[in-house]
Amino acid sequence: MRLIIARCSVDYDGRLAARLPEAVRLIMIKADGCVAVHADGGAYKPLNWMNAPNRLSVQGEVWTVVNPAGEKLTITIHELISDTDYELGHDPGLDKDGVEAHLQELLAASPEVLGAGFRLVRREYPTDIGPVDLLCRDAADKAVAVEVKRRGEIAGVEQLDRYLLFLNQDQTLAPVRGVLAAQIVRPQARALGANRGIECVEIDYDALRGIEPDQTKLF
Amino acid sequence: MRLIIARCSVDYDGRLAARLPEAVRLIMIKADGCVAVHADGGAYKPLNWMNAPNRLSVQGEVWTVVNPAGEKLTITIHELISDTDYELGHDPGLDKDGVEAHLQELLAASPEVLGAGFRLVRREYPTDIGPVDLLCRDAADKAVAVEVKRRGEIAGVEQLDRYLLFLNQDQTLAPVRGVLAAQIVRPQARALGANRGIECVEIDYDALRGIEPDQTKLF
DNA sequence: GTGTATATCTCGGGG
DNA sequence: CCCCGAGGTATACAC
Repeated sequence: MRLIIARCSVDYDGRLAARLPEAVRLIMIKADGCVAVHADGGAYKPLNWMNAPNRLSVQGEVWTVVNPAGEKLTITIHELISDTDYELGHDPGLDKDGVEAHLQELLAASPEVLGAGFRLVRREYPTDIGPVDLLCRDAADKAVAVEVKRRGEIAGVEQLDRYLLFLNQDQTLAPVRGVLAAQIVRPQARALGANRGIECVEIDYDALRGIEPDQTKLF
Repeated sequence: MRLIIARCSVDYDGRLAARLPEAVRLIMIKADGCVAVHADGGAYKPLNWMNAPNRLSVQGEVWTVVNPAGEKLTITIHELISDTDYELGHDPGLDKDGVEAHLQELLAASPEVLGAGFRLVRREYPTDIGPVDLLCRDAADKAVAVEVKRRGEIAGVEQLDRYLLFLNQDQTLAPVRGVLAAQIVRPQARALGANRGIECVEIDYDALRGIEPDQTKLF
């Protein structure tokens, strides 16, 4: 990883046009070739960047980065303050926990928390416009499509509504009702859901973890 | 801006739990206090981070960053390879061009590219669920709601459909039809639009720029 | 502050 | 390769 501190100005010309006036910034060049220009603030997002793959060419104080899509980043170095290079080696990467996929797993293992007598038919039930997270049958053996979200918002209700449109065209399933399951359900999602006949259920992730059968963290 | 190269392991515990095994990485600490841990690849996004505002406390080799929401980032330094600090000063920031706002401006100035005889009623026409980008009247003096997007996708059709639901409840406007205007219209958006009676129009941004009346770049 | 829409979104998975 | 969906989305802007 090459780290450059320099007084520079930067132009990006690609999906949009953007220009950075002259100032002192960090230019980070990673081993895969991606370039990022950082100011001393503004969260982790760089002011300007160019992802790999790309080609960096240096002509004196003007550095040009172009990618196969024809996007161009032009960095003009007015004053080079520091230029260092480090060998970082391969990174083992990030282990994540708590995302939607895990919530879906837990609900698949314990569908009864979605409603009394719920049984799982299958996960990722396919439709023409994409897979439904869970397909269940309720206590009365009626089909229920379940959309799992970390946060239940309007978009989740719309998505489930589109799935129901297709599922209800299948005579072996219809009528299919919908349940949006989320750790937090926004009032707007609940309102739109009520309007569309979609039930919104808040799920206690930690409690659900506790009742999981093949629990790994017993201690 | 403080730049640290170190062999470290990192734990994040907050909205989710994530763990980075021991490896050599860049730790970037900006003037506003935000912390980012970068590997030598993977675009500009750090492996782990904590945005400002937060509080960094150092106890030997264990660095802890906590924010007001109770999220915690724990960095354990196994080997410090480099630790430098630079004064970057204030950044003048980025000038952007080509985003949706500009496209909306241009269309407001030249509504006829949306359809023959189109006239602008107003921009950001308010409804109970948010403002419609443009409200126009067509050659037959019928109301037309226009949603402007850089890329026309399903979500844009859904959004416009919600607006139309509300606009058509206003007897002084109804019937209102909808037009989705975008630089590129995805086939799925066009299909859903056809189903909902919403027309999708592709806009040539560069051409539209050329016909803008108060053009600044005449040379 | 909450809610809504955007982003050069980024990133990963499936066809 | 594109399409689609999720994100610790982040960020700006209106109410």
